[in-house]
Amino acid sequence: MNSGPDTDAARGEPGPALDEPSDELVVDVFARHCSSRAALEDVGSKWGILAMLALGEGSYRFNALRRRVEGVSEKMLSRTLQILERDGLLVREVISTIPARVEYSLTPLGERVAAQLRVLADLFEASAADISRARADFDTSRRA
Amino acid sequence: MNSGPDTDAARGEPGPALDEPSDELVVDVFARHCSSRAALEDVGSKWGILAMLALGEGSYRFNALRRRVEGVSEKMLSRTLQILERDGLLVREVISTIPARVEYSLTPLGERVAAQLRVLADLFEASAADISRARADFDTSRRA
DNA sequence: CGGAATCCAGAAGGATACTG
DNA sequence: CAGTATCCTTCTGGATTCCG
Repeated sequence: MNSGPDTDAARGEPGPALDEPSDELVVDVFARHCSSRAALEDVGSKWGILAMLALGEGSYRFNALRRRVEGVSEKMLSRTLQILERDGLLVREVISTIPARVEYSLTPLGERVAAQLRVLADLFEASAADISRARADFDTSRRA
Repeated sequence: MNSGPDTDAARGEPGPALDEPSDELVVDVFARHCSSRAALEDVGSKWGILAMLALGEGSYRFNALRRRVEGVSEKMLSRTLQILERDGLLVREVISTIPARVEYSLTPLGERVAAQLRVLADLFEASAADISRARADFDTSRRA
């Protein structure tokens, strides 16, 4: 599948520096230091997917979003939203009323990502029964 | 954006039992005890996405897959593959040669999931530059 | 209301060694 | 080759408290 020998040098990196994030922009999700891989991990994180899916339905205020995403704590929702904002997937708008309100909504890029996640989520929801059965089968056949 | 008041009762759940995994199959990724949400987390995990993407390219043997997914340890790849197999997304086939070989390939469901992940990955790869810039902007404006 | 700060248990994850 | 086992470190994530 992948050509070349097993050595580390087969990756094509000239220098010995494996951990320094080079200046050139690598665009390959399989590469360690690729912003697309990092963003993929941010979105794919435990709460990232659900936050994006929820915002795909429209704008939400913090606590409304917290209720929509069942089980998320304030801290994790807050952290997740910051990360997604940093990646340019959503925008945080402070509405200076008293008490203050904060609206979260997707950017154009975020909308496109959320749309794809929706397709993925639909796929899983449609297969929920299959997955449950596969798990049950796996667990029983393994106990034997 | 979401109708209804802000109370917790707005979720429509009748009983107080929020943590007992009921017998009936819930099909809503936002619900805590939904197998589709769980599977979504399995796939979305750090190595799950990359493993699925790689296998979307075709079958891989363990170490070939390990080389394809840059940075994964033996332990985590092994664990990830077990989880994905349990969800019915891939199959593990032992070829009894000496030394033994093990081929991993996607199930029909896995193929469909991988195809969607590919679309998502392409989206991120195409936006890698935007994301990098968004991050840089966010980080600098935050330091000020 | 919308967080940030702190504490803490448990899970994730890496390195290494060993097995079939 | 394809893992498993062990140890150890880091990170995740929940509960709680406090602030503007």
